[in-house]
Amino acid sequence: MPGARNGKRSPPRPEPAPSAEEPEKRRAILHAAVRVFAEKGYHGCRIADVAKQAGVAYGLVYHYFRNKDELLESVFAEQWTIFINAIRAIAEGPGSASEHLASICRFAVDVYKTSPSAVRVLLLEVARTPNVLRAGSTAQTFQTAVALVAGIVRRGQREGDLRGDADPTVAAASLLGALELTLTAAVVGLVEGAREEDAERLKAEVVGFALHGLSVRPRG
Amino acid sequence: MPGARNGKRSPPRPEPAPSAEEPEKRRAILHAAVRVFAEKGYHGCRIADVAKQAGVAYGLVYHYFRNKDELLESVFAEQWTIFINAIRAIAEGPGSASEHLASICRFAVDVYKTSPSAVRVLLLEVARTPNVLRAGSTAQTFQTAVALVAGIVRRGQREGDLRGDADPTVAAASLLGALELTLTAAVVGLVEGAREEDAERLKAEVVGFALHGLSVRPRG
Amino acid sequence: MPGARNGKRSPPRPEPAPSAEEPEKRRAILHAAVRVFAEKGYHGCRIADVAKQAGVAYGLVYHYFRNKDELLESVFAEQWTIFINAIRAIAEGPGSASEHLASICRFAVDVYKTSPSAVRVLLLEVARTPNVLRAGSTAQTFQTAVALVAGIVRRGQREGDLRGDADPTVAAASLLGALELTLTAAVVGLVEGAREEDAERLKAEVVGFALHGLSVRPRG
Amino acid sequence: MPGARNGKRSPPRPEPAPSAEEPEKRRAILHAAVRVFAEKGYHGCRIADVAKQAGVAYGLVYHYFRNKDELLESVFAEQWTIFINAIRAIAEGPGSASEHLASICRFAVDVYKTSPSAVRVLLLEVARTPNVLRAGSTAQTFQTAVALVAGIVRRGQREGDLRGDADPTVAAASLLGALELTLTAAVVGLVEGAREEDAERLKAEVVGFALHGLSVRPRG
DNA sequence: GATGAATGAGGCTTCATTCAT
DNA sequence: CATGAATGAAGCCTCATTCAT
Repeated sequence: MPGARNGKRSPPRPEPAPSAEEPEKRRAILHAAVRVFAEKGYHGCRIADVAKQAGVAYGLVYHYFRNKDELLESVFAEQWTIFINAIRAIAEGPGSASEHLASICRFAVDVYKTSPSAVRVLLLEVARTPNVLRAGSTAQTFQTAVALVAGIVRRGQREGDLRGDADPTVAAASLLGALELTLTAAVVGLVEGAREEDAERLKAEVVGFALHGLSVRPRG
Repeated sequence: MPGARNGKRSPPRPEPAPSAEEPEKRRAILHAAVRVFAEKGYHGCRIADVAKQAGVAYGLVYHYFRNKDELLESVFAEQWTIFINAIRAIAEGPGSASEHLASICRFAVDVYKTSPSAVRVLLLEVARTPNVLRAGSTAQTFQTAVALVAGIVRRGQREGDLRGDADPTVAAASLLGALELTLTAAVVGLVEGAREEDAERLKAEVVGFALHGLSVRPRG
Repeated sequence: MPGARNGKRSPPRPEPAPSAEEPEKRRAILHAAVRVFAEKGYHGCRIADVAKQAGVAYGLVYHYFRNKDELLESVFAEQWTIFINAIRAIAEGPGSASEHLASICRFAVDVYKTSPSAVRVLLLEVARTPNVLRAGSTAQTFQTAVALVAGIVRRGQREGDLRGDADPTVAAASLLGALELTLTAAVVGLVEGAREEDAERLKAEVVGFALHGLSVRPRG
Repeated sequence: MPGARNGKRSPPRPEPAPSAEEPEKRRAILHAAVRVFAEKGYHGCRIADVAKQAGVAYGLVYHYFRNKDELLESVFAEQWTIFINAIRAIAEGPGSASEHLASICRFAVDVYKTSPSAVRVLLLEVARTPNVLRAGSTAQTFQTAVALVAGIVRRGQREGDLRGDADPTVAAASLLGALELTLTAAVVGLVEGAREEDAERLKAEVVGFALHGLSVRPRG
């Protein structure tokens, strides 16, 4: 889950501080959960699988997490935190709003290239989980991401960089959605995206779509 | 799940022919499945819930469907069929590619307004389902939808209506993705979308995003 | 669990009406639960054991009872109902208060002779269960039993049959307690109580204790 | 768990000698076990709870006790030892058998007033424990208590103080049973017993019941 | 002695599926 | 067609016990 390295801008490593406190095995469990979760989805993800994948005993999962929901909530939170930190770092960095949006797209594709499972969790499982989860912190984190992107859009509109007649929130959702389904298509195999050059192409495509749309004619 | 009625174009009713054969209760079960499925997701959707929701006896579900997977596969198929038929009808109708894409967006938003649960199933459940399903006809149907939209894009490119440098498949995925997450945001409440005028605004926003992107500057 | 047949008075069969509604297997489960519960106590009583003992499938227990607590609560309720109905029948029958108390003692010993496990459940598990249960209907039923006996005592006091200076509630608790621990001693083997003549002796002993105490001297 | 201080006779402090050897934390664990055990019963009593209640580390419990059974067996033994020592001291002291029985009742009520949880353990948990325990020293200790009281009764019969036609063992069980359920009723709240004067009343009631029974008429 | 992380068997509960009526 | 009782495998969670530090 490295930062993007794409010749334009390289967002900082946005990993949550691996607090010296955090036990190694807790982290192992969390990582394992990401993989299993990504592969089987929320309900298909069995604690036994996670434990096995993490190489720890069944019971240890419950030493560190109250129950399955809390574990998966943690997975969500962590993944979103990484993504949100990246967005925030990008937003606070130099460059125009357009460039920021482009960087976000590139970052997402880069992360996908490195650890597709993380992206699957990040993008495919949101809002697809039982209400318990949706009611929790996950929903808020999701909204935070949208809000951050919307903030960038708003700034771009103020600075004359982006279309002023677009609703920032809808725009943010649209951009993230385009990103998501494109990556989904890659995950599913509809689109090539694994090789280095494919990834570069994907980035360009999504950025192009988000910034310029499909029409050849200027709006008006 | 009526066609859109939006002053521009009204796609035909794309419901699968309610073959005189189909028993009323089978249909009731299918409808109930859509609702429950949409509300609880694949694994959260219990046969008992569907039966209760449909107002039929437990065992009857197994009279009409071999098992849970087949039931949900049917739900998918039916929903996608409706959507695909609509896309196909639009694609075969008069108008430029741009107009077709716009119509597709409007149709989706209209359907969402009428039966959000159908949209949830349609859009949110695709990638979450166990592999059994993904390997089945569902995946193909999903790909069919993408392919149809990609076809429209391709035609638009030939006719000089749409940007020629865009990958049609990625473009199709992006458009559907933007559509999806915008509606998701509406479902989740991030964006207003329930009232008539909100729906109209959503349509315009998504269409604008898909056709013109966010940038004020023409690409070049 | 027949009525007593002891030459003095024969209380009516106080079984709860075997409502034509009640499924046979539900009853089988309940009976099995009594036995297993009595043998292993609340926590030692595994659902699997009950199911096996009842000769039904594991899951059927959950068809008829929401969960383990509800099952055991039902066991309690049923047992207490039987006992309370007997007490009530005795209390409403002819005879002095002293005779009623004696009948209650005899009834208890008789039931014990017939189905010791029922008595174990009835007497040994009360107030020894997790708070969930104690908070439930069980506690109230227990109090009902005490109250009924206290009522008999009160009447005896009015009619000059029983000591007027005794607190009816404490007296009722004492009587039931003497009954309980005597039967417990029988259950545990401290006291002979299985054979017919042993049972008769037990009855006489307890009745004697409850009515006349141990002292040779009249209280003064 | 002090001796009774009730104006009539004050049994000696029957605590087991706190051998200078016994580590302070071992004692803390034992005391904590009494409380937790009393509150939750055998199976509801988790080692973790005991450790927390005692304010010691999880593993330390296993440093002092081989396993859960041994811990609880120790609790039982200690509690019974206290009670049995008290009975023995009373039995060996001066006074008639009637007075001895009365003293035992008063002692029990006094202990209850001071530490209800100890009484709960003492009285309520005997017959509920898994067979392992019942087979162990606990059962014997319980029988010892009954035997001691029965011995007092026997002496009273020899000395013409108590009814000669009563079975000493049944009488002992009855007396202890009356005591138990009366205190249970107090624990459960059916009867007032917390205040000083309530306790005094309880004592008088139970003693009256045990010695004179409920009947106004002399037996015969 | 003292700590608490680590282990894993055991029990409760759910729910897809079958089947007799 | 329709019903719902019956089945049992599968997964979550607890908690006694061990062990390295």
